[in-house]
Amino acid sequence: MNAPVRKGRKYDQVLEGARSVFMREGFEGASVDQIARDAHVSKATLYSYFPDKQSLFLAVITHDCEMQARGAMSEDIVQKPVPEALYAIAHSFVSFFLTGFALQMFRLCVAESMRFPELGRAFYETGPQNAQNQIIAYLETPRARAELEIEDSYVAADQLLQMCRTDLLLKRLFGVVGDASEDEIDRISREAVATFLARYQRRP
Amino acid sequence: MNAPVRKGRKYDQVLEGARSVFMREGFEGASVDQIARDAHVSKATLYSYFPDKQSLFLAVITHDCEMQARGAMSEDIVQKPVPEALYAIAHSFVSFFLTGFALQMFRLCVAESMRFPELGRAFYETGPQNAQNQIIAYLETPRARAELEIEDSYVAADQLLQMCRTDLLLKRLFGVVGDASEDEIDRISREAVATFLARYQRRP
DNA sequence: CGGATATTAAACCGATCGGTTCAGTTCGGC
DNA sequence: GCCGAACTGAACCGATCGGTTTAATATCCG
Repeated sequence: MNAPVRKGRKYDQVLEGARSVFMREGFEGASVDQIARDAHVSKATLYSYFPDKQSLFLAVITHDCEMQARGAMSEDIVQKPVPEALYAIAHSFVSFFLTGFALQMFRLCVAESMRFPELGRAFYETGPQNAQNQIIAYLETPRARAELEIEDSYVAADQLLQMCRTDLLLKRLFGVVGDASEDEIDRISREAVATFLARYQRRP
Repeated sequence: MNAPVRKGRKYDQVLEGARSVFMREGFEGASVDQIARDAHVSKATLYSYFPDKQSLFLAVITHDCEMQARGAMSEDIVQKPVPEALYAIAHSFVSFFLTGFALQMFRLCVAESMRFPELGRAFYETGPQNAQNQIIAYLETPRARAELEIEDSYVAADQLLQMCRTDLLLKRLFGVVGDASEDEIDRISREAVATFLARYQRRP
């Protein structure tokens, strides 16, 4: 479906040019002429790699979805005391969600997922679902289990993650405010962990 | 900017036709020819009401943003015991966020807010900010204050709201699952309130 | 270097785009 | 009924769209 016809010498240039234009203009707004110009290739070259605009779009954007997936939680974090580990986890998610890359990926995938269902799925699986699974894995480590009392780690992970996606994220998404400060990210992370622990920490 | 040139006999038809096409296709994907057809008016009529496609889009969509704003919290809710009131509030937000209208408004505004900054602002103010303010107003009622201990009602309201916007909402947004069941909505609401109260309820 | 492959620029195609024009028709109010 | 306002359908405009073609040129590898 989104497989290239072939890969030639300028394949990476095409991907890069396409990414830049699609991320800025969306699918409908991006013209193939503009993509070819930005990629510094001829349109014929572009069409020698991809059968059509849709295939190019899906190839580029689903690849970018995969860039957002994270590997396993680092051993450093797992070894920290639970409140500190949770803070580090929250902080890293809050920070990531507020990056230009994450914001624009989210916008683009929200906009296009009805027209390209496989994109919606790819985004969800490499993004939200992957994040969820990371936290669930952490919550099920022996250390976390010793200090937390959780009946349903899916719900707990979901809540923690959602408290990392705050009003500030919505403001950024809709262009109401500019860049976030470290103070804001720190505050959101601390408050998320505080509420999380209020519910799930074992009582002595 | 998005003020109509004039309002004639078929003005409402134009708004309705435009809404339907813009909501389905987005700004770039919607053609003026298609809008005129759906509205059962001639293109000339349409252009006699609005100077251009952008103006029509902004008029229609910012008006729809205003449809999502809510009035003050009902007196019934305010009179309930706090846990029950919070549950009713959470439940109504979870339900609303999962409606077809809210989902499609969110998608469209996310997609177009960079190109139309005033739309991003209108959406944020009539949507997320308005919801936030509703909850803050509730949290500051005498009854809620008597039972909750909250240092910062903005943060508390933000967290409650975010726990109403769960993984399920993301799944719906990206088209990964179908309609939500009442059980799911109920579960999300209960869990959100449980976590909220774990942190903010006064200890006896 | 030579040959095969990759790429190019320019032109093309049919279709659609947002916006404009206009003679004719319809509608509503007096 | 009359008249002015509103609306129409069809055609138009210049521009752009995604995709195609082709002779010429550039690149790479043995």
